Amino acid sequence: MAGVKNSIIWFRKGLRLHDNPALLEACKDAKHVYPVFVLDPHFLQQSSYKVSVNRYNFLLESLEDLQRSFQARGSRLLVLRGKPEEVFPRVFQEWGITQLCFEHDTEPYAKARDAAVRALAAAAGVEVVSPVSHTLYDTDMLVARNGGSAPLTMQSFTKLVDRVGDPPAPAPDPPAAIPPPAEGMPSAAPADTGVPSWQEVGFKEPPLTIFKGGETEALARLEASFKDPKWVAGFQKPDTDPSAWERPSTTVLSPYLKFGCLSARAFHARLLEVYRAHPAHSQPPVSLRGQLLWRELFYTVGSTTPNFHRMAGNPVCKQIDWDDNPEFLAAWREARTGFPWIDAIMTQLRTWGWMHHLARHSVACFLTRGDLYVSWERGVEVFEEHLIDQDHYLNAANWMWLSASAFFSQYFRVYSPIVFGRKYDPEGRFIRKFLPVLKDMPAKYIYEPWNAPLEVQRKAGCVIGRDYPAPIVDHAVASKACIARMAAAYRRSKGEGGGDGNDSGGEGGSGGGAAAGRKKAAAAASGGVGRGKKAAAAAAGEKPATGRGKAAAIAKGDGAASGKAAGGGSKRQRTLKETLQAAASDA
DNA sequence: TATTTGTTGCAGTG
DNA sequence: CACTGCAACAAATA
Repeated sequence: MAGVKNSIIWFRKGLRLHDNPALLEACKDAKHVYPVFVLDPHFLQQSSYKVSVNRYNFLLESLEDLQRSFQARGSRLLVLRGKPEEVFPRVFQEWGITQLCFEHDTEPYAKARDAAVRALAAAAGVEVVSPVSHTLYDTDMLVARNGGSAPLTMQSFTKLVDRVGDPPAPAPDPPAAIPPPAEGMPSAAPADTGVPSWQEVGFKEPPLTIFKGGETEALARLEASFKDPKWVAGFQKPDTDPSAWERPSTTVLSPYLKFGCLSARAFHARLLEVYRAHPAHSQPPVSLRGQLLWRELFYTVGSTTPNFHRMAGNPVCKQIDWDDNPEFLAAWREARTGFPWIDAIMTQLRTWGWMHHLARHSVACFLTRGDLYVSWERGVEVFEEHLIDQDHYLNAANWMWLSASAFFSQYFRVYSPIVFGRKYDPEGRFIRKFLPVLKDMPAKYIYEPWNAPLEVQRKAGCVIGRDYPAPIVDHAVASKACIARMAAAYRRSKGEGGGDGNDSGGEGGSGGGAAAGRKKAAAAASGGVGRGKKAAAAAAGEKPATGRGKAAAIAKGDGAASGKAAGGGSKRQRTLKETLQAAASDA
């Protein structure tokens, strides 16, 4: 069909040709298609937004891959320099553009940027088409289907998507030939629109990550994982090994999902295929599909919550009295806490820009509620700079989770910076890899080298305090203190009843105490039987159930106290969901 | 209202 | 390896 329009496909995320509905729309009936990426100074080191060379180069590699893909289809990618709001009015006019297509993006910066560009397009008489393809679903639709507010738990989210049904199928591949930009357009001059190198962008140090950007690499990585369908079907996230680095125990598809080199929908569709062939497959939240649902949940909550990346003014975030401790923060950031497991992970972050999910848990818990009691917001900033898979909503959500500020509240479950890693890697291979100064430390001491006799330290060529720092805290002491401070912060937040100024009346801390007393009594009522599976099964006369729960039946059976003691708890705390709804309706 | 459940804690016991 | 105590949270469920 003869082309009748000149269109721009504006790449931002979604750096791929597969499952790209915006690209298909741009190609439809087009005379000239202009594939554009704008190197926005907002995302450069020089601006307030910090980005490591690892992630920036991952972006550049992804653009080079896109460039090759367009060249193979008789076109080329145009990398334009400048702010989108300044670039587009110029090229709209110069290229005679009638349509602008880009993938919908729900991040705060993107929303503002896209609103500005939409206004400029409208002023120039340019039609805008902006389909959803970064997430599985249109997250606004999910919110609407959930009654106007985002779900806040995986359980409720899973129910919601079950009700909504499978996400849309991936879009078909683009045509084998794409009408190229017109000849002789100054702003599209090949000499000025190539993909720059990291040096040209202004970085001084080379990227060190082992992961290469681009759609081609993403699809190859996906295929590599799916070569073993049994592994895919049986995947359970909590069972994967955070210390595996030669062959990571997870897919490492996150950076490709972040930049959209891989379509979440394409990934999801492949998973459903495998699941059909393996009916006994694992389930959300621990399955591979569950990982995509976590991403979806956090995009959904994040995009509807004000100040999601901060504590203040964030209605889902517990307000906690974190310490401002620049020394602790610097030691953590610079991998010199004196805990080899923590410092090795932080070194992996700074060199590779990627760590296993549970490794992130270790260092995040350590920085915040576990040991250092530094705000999760500082952790967000460090991860935001270094992670190649840094993703605005996921980063904030996971930090809130680990710091027990939102989504997760069992703050007394603290990761040990010594024993957690040792469970997976008793020889300390991971530590030896990323902290070579400890490579000759005997396995017995490698997670706590300060306990090695001086003679052993000398022999290993690593004397604590000289070659490697002494631990900055005593974990046993620090974690106890942190738990106590978390308990106090939780009590305060109960007393304040939600903190949006519209609270349902508080009794200033005493409510928390009463509640704690009630719980204690309830625990006592279970008569020390606890939550054991065997005891529960014996009582119920059945095989062990999944949970800790049935002990309660025993408690009832032996006539122990009814768990009603220490009353006074009639006042009910406002739930997170209610707080969020109130915040949403205020807005 | 009471009880159970929640992607991923640890130390101690038998 | 299974279980319990630790000290005890918030949401979902019954």
